[in-house]
Amino acid sequence: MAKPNSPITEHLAYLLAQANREINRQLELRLSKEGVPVEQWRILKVLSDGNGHSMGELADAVLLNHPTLTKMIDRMVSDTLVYRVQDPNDRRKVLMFISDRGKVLCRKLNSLAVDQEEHILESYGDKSTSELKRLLESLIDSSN
Amino acid sequence: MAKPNSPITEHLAYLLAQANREINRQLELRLSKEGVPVEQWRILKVLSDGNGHSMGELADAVLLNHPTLTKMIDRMVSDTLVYRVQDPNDRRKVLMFISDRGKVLCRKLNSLAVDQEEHILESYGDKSTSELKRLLESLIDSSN
DNA sequence: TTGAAAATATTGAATATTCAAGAATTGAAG
DNA sequence: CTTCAATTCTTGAATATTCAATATTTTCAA
Repeated sequence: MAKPNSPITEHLAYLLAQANREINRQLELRLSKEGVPVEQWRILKVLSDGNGHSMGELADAVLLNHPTLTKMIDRMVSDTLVYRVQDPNDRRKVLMFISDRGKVLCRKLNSLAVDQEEHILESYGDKSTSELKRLLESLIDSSN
Repeated sequence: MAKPNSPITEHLAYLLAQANREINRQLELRLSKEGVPVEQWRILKVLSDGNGHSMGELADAVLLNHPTLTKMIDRMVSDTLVYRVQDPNDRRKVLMFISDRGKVLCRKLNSLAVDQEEHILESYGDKSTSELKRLLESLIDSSN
């Protein structure tokens, strides 16, 4: 298995990249109805618990590195979707919160995202989907 | 399943992005020993069948869009890893070939990549790995 | 208590990617 | 045969991402 000359399509890293690209493309397409990139939806979704989340926490959760997140948050602050508050307990930190406008948008985005998941369930099957999710979670766990 | 308020970590799109990021990061780390980005390894690997591949074909195979590929190929041509030949049968097309230097590099990269796959097999298990690959292939199929 | 090291976030320059437009060639309808 | 639309690749400008350096605050050892 995974011999030096095996075609690239047999490598796990490639299959993951390919599947991710395809599913992400579909999601992008849906979210573009609201003019929002996937990363911004992730940010809103994480913040929609109403709690403050530090930039570092957020960066981990939404799979962006710090400088990229900072700049994306700048845009979202301009759009009044989120706002910054300095953490009173550790003034190095900045806590991010979702605004009311952000909440409204997040609800719309959630429904677009759920549409996609349902579409996947239809064409790919209930069983395969949950099995795939399980395996992915366990791969992520075993990689830490 | 996939209710509007489910946490982002339950979305297939997110799990795929997370797994892909992690595995890709590991692969990057290995390939950086030769100073080569993952995409260049993919390009070399596809070309290493010795046949000419058009830019469009390549772009599909290595998951890059056309302008990005063109610029990456420019760099690889400078490094004499690959070279361009105009397709005599359809002069709109450019056929890409791997050079001898490219072949040598590709062999080294293959072995680094195989190291990674073996490392995954160890920590994640033989059975899970092949099952995950199967499911990913079938997800990709069902998305077309 | 002080001072050095670590943690956190941002900035600016360098780099890479994408979008829209362009150039060249082919295909195909009239 | 000619012309117009489609295909293929590249280019340049706009945009986004990353790397390295900076500023601020906290931690902790001496």
